[in-house]
Amino acid sequence: MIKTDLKKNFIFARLREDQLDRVASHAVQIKLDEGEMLFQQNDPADRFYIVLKGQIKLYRLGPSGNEKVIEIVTPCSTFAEALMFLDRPTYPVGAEALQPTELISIDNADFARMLRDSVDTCFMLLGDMSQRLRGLIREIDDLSLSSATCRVAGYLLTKSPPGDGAFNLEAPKQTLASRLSVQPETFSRIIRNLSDQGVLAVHGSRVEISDRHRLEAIANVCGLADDSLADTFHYPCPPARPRH
Amino acid sequence: MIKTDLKKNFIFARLREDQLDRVASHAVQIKLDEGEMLFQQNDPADRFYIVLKGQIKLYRLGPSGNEKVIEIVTPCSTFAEALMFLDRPTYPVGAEALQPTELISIDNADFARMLRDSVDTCFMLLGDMSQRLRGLIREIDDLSLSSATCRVAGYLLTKSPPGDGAFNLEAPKQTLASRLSVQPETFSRIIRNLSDQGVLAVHGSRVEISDRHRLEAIANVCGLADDSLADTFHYPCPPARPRH
DNA sequence: TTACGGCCTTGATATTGGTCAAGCCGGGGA
DNA sequence: TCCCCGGCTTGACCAATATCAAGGCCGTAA
Repeated sequence: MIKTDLKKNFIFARLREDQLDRVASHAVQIKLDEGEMLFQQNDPADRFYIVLKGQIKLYRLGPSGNEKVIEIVTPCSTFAEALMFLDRPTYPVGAEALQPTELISIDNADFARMLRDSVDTCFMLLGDMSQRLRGLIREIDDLSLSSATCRVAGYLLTKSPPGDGAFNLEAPKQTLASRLSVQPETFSRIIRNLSDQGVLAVHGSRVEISDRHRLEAIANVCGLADDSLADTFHYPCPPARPRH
Repeated sequence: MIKTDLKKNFIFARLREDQLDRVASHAVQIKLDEGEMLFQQNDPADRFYIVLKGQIKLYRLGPSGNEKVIEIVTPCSTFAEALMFLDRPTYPVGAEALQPTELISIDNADFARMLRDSVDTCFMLLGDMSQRLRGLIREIDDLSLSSATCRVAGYLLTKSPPGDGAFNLEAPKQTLASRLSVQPETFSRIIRNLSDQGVLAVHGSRVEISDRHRLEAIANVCGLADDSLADTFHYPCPPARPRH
């Protein structure tokens, strides 16, 4: 049931039933296989998306074919909705499934029309976009004030559950490396260093943090104070999270 | 007359007279001397601003006191309006005048109340914020896919008027260097290189581009295609631009 | 089982850009 | 006029990270 799925994202959560019906009636369900592409960078953008299951990788391509992962979108998050208000919008990133993925796609024009009679939802969207802006600014100073090691340390911290938690990396190491703007080799070496220092242990995609304090210290050496690198584009699922 | 000044920014341009009156009645004019601070990073943010004359530098501070300029705001642009929709907003950057500067400050709560009966303006704001998002994404891949030289080359291109134009740097070189995330020394050396190659000539703050094609080539080696680094936060003044 | 192919790791080496230190240049004030 | 100071430039050096090349580890398919 599309309506139920939509409500998982807070943007839709407060819509009246009739508004929701309207949006849902034009919404389209999409299933992607692993590696399948949803759209390419620079495609005209007339729809936006909400992820239900799986993962979507958003990335930019340089002229020489090099790719930089901007974000890994997980279930219950929307993406590309911010483009709706541009003149002749095109996707500034490409989108590709990292796993078999289900999403709902919503027509921009349609959604915009509906928005017109819900200032409340406008305000939610504005809040949503503010947060993304704040996240991107964080990202920028991570890139300019932080070293690669700090970025990796910070990333691992935000992904590790509280407690002495072990967890699985959310994507292949190559992908994470790109997300963090380091080469795969460097990523590998950084992990190695941290292991050698006894801060954590990694086997395959399994990470165990043995000395969280130390890791926090490392993350903060160069980075900004506290929650740097917190999920820029991510609104966590209300209930339990589907995980592989 | 505050209303006239407000209209210079497109966000206010479409407001009805009564709305404009309302906003203007609570707006405050501010004059800053060179070097004077408007607000500091992490101050609670209950107002936003529009620059009338001069320049405002927005920057982030690292723990070790190092500062990274995020943006140089020029006349007719607003800033910090995107924070209005956050829960308990604080400025993610500090703001300081680079020159004697005049601005208008507007109360967030007040503006938000007025917004409630202007879906049109909501939409403008949404558009505004979309652009900023796009700009920041550009910024991020400039930082991660581009070398310092490319960033400088790209920057100079966007600032140079069409034609074979010469122009003045908009701020002290230190400041620009920080804006572009390089050290002043490196900035200096990059300029030197470009001069040696005969691509441009710089005397003081005066820049003359002698070989625009070459410069474009250099900017594009690593950077994304076309208009990378286009003014993230900048909406140009409708008529002639006040320039030093 | 073996062979292939991805992904990851490791080492050696090259580059980029940052850091430190010194000197230069130009403007404003005595 | 001279001096001083801040901003800029230059050089020497160093650290971080990318790049190149090779090899290891699995999982899958023949």
